[in-house]
Order: sequence, then structure tokens, then C-alpha cells
Amino acid sequence: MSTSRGARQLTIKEVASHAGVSPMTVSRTLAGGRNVRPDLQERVMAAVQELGYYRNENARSLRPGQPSGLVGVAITNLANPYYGNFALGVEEVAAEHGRRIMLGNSGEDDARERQLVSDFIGRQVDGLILVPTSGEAEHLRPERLGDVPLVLASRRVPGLEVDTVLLDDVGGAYRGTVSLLDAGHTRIGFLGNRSSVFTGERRYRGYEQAMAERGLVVDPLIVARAQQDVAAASRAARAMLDLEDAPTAIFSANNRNTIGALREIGRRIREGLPGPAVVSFDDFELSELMPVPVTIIDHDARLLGREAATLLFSRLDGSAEGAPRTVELPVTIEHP
Amino acid sequence: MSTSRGARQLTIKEVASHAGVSPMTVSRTLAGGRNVRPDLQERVMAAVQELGYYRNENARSLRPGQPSGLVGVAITNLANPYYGNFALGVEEVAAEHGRRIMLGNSGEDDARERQLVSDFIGRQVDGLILVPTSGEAEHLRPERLGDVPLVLASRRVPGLEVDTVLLDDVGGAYRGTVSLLDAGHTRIGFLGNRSSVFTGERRYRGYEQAMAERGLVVDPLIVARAQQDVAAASRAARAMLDLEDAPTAIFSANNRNTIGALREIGRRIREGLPGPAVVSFDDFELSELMPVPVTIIDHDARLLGREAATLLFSRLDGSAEGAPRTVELPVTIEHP
DNA sequence: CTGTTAGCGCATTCAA
DNA sequence: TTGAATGCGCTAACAG
Repeated sequence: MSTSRGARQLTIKEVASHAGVSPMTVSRTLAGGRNVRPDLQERVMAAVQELGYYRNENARSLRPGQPSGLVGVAITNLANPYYGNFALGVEEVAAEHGRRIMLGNSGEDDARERQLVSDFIGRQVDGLILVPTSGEAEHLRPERLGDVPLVLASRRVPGLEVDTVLLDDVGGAYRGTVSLLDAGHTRIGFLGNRSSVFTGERRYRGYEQAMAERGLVVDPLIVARAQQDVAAASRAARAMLDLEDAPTAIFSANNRNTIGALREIGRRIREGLPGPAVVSFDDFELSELMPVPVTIIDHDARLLGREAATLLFSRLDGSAEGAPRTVELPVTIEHP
Repeated sequence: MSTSRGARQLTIKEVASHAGVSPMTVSRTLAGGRNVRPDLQERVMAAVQELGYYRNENARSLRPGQPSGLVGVAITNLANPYYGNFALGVEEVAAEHGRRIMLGNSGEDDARERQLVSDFIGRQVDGLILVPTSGEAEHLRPERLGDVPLVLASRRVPGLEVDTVLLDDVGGAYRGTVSLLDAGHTRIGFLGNRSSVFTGERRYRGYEQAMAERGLVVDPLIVARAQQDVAAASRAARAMLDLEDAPTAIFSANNRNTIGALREIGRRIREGLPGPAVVSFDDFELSELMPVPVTIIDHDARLLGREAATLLFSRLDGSAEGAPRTVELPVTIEHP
């Protein structure tokens, strides 16, 4: 038998005595076996197997300079499939580098993000990847982070110069809006994040710019920039479409707003009301089956995650040094 | 100034000398301040602030019996929004209990799951929450896990008696199939996971049972049980619908298969071909806007995650002991 | 209420 | 090639 019950955890000492060697031989064997006789290695591995021993990674990384192999990841909304894919991309690259991720959901809440970051640091993460909330970023300043590298994804934080992966928000929003203008629309509603959210601001800028170029003034009545979730987005779309002078097209700046808008549009169509054309920043599944034409400003959240992780590991592996870099990933416009 | 750069990490010693107290006073203060004079506490907290000190949680949990505050979570496919929501549910409850989650994606791969679990244990997790892959479960047996509590979600592992959260797969699939039969369909295709996947088997059973009750024999030609992703599901749906004797309705046993099937169905409808009715186990966004009627067998992935975490913490907090429990969450049928 | 001592599991020294 | 001593950061247990 080989049960390992008992409150006390198994240590290299037990493995050592079981294998008839010193703890150091066990340690060396587990570290790759350099300078250990093959037969001793086998004895050690056999003992490890038999006892069901797991090396204590925490104790291991206690020594200063030793990496913990952990990466802290904080995202704003895991319920959004977009961020699920982002997290997957990060996890994949981390796994390829033998690292594990600790995942926290900030829910767009500053205080929560601050908690997460300090917890991550307390757990000795080798690096941080954040989709930052938009508030104060006191806790992300280099003095607070010590030498823990930070990579921002999707959004920048004002005044914080660190490695960042962004999308071409302005260009994508611009091109998406232009496609509506080219189709003859002049009254185009906007649904998006509040302007303090980095992407919210950038995507609005692209929209506004396209409108301005055609000499169109944006009507505040058909601009809604406060919705974080699907239900709120639905309500905002409804208010806009119920107007006397309703928009004939809607630019939606993100996935959550798009779903909300389409839900409302679907409801209207079932009631025999007309549905506006939609341009959506962010893809979603089955967009091709919608009852109104939906143009997608598409990008790959998983790739965004992979890029963020790649940036981080290039710092950790020492293969990149010097000034912070920004990677801006392109977006593609997909017509219905 | 108060920079904390430098390779060496900040310790309670530095905080102690900065505050003019002993390390123990710092430790006690950080632990809640019991039996420490208020003025000393203030001095300590000031020093912590000023130096930007973070307590080393790894060193802290080195002592046997001390919880690490970490929960290991392994899921099979983060790209599936369903599991994103599941992870969110787990994260929420963990956060409510002051715990952090380490997240790994197994990708339905046994070996990967095994790696994840041993890594988690090596990092001293207080507990594990798994959506198990379907292969060998050697590495999940109690002897291997020592005293780390395990909760399974969504799927059971044969021969492994542990706390488990399931859905009413059989009942849901049965009721969903019945709704198709009641609508007059007799030739109903099945798309699902391979039978070695727990839910794949259970949902097939519900389907088969409903068919049998009406005296219908399942035709293997319109049963496809190998697709893991959307593209494969699309191909399987296509093959089925291209048959001379194509099904008039499709039962899809999970989200990925539903999306794939609908993609194919949408393509056919655009070509003027008829589209079969669909019943989907798992909800997806905008299902109400599909070009064919889609009945949803709905359930709450986030709640599943919350239940799994709740089960785990009830073990950790000692509020539950004894025999493994199984919670089976109900599903609801939503007609189009 | 405060400080000193000791040891958690492991790996980097150094000595054999 | 192997082993013994030492210390990583922190906190029980024990003095004071």
C-alpha cells in the first residue's frame, strides 16, 4: 500500500529516507538530475511515485530571486465571452512557458482591482496582465509594483507607461461608421461605454470622426454611453429607437451593447416595426443569422491574450528590455 | 521618497525597523492587531504604506496546516462561453471567501488535466474544482490527492465518490426531445459529445429514452457523437441534412454543437433549403432571433460554478463533513 | 502587550 | 557525485 493520508504533508525528507538517500539528492533529482547517479535517480523517482509526493512550489519559490511561476490576470468581466477568450489566450501562452495563471474578475470596480493586484503581488506573481478599470491607477504605478512587470490589455491607463496590447479602436470604429455612411445612413446612433473607459473613448472618437468628415453633427439624443451590461444596452437602444426621429442605423461599440441592441431590435421586428442596420465592434456567434444586416468589426480576443502574455514573458525571459512597447492589433471589417 | 525598487523583496523586518518595533509586532498587526497597542499599530501601518510592503503569502502558508487561500480550477474549454460563466461563478464565491483561483484549461486532454492537478497541489491549493475530462482518473483518487478536497462539476468520474454538482442532463434531454415529438417530428437527429463524456452519455440517454417511449428506433445515420468544436459540428450537421432521408429536427446536446448546427442551417436557408427545428441543451445569446425555432434546455453555468465553490468551502470551513454529496441542478425548457 | 526562539520545505552554498 | 549546514519570510509557542 502507499496511502499518504495524514495531516502532515509529505516532504523531500520522507522521500529521501524512503529512497535511502539524502534530501539533497531528492532535490537534485527533481530539479532535473544533473550530477546524480542514474540508479539513485531511479530510486528517488520510485519513492516519489510510491508515496505520491508533490514538491512544494511555495517553499521552493520562497528563496529570493526564484520565480513563482505564477502570473496574475485581472479582467473586467468574465461573463463576456470576449474576455473568456482573452483569458484562454493568456492561459495558453502561460502554459507553454510552464506558468500558471491566477485569475480575478474586477467587474469594472477599482477597489476590487486594487485588492486583486495586492493579493497577486503578495502571492509572488512573476508578472501581471490586466484589463484595467478606468479609475485611479495609483496602485499600478511602478513604485507600488516594485519589479513586477505589468502588461495592460485592451486599455491604456493615463500616465502609465508600460507594455500594452491594444486594438485599432479608432480606425475600426471609423471604418465601421464609414460603411454605414456609404450605405446612405446619416442618422446613426451610438451605443458604448462611458468615456472614462479607454476603449469607449477611442471608439467614440472613430465614430465621431467619420461623421464629421461627412459634415454630420452627432446628435446627443442618439448617443448612449453608460451601459455596461446587456439589459442596460437594450433599454438604451429602445429609448433611441422610440424617438420621433429614430436612427436608421446603430453603431455599437462593444459586444454587450450589440447583444442588447439586437435583442431590442428583434423584439421590434417581431412587432412589425422596422429594424435599423447595425455595426458592431466585437464579433459574436451567429451574427450572420440576425434579422437585420450586422457588420462586424472583428478581432481576435484570444490573440489579444496571447500577445499580452508574449509581451510579458519577453520581459521575464530577459529577451526584451528597455522602453515600454505598444502593440496595436488590427481589426477587420466583415460585411454581412 | 518611498521607492521600493531593488531586486531584494521587502520583508517584515524592514517594516519593523522602519516602524521601530519587532517583526512580531508587524506580523500581529497585519494579522488583525489583536494584543497590539493602537499607537504601535498605526506606526506599523504607516510604515507599510510608506514602504509599499506586501506580505508574502507563500511564506505565510509554508507552515503546515496554514491554508494557502488558493483554489485550483480546471475546466475543459474556456473558449466556450458556458465555461467562462462557470469560472465566473467559482471566482465570485471564492472571492467572497477571501480565496483566489488558479485557472487551467485542460482542453479535454487527460494528460493536461493531470499536469494541472499536480501543479495545483504543488502550489498548496486548499481545494480543487474540476470539470473532469473523461479519461483515466488515476490522478484524482483520494490516495493521490491526500487531504485536498475535490469537487467535480458538470460531470462525474466513474468510481470516484466525491462532492459533485451536476445538471439534470437526462431529464432535460428527455423533455427537450419530447417537445419535438409532440410537435410531430419523428425523425430527429442527435448531435453531441462522444459517449465517454459523462454529459454526452447522459444527454443521449434522455434523447433515446424519449424516442423509445414513442416506439421510435434511433437511426445511427443521424446520430453524430464526436464533435468537440463548432466547425466539426457544422460538418456533422451538414452530412446529416444532406441525406436523402434527412431529419426534420435536430437535438443538440451542447452549446458548441448548437452553434455549429445553426451555422449550417443558416447557410441552407440562405440557399433556399429547408431548415430543421432545433432543440439545444445549453442556452446561447440571441437564440430568439434564429431563422428556425430553437427550443432551449436552459441552465445557469454561473450558478453551477457558485454551487461547486459553495460545496468546496463548506468542506474547507468544516461546516460539512461525511459522505460525498451530489447536487443536481434543474434545467428549464424554453420554447421559442 | 512585546520580543526572542525556532522551524515550516526547499535549494544554494560549501565541504567531503 | 553526495551530503551538511544555512537561510529564504513568516508566525506559533514561549519568555519577559
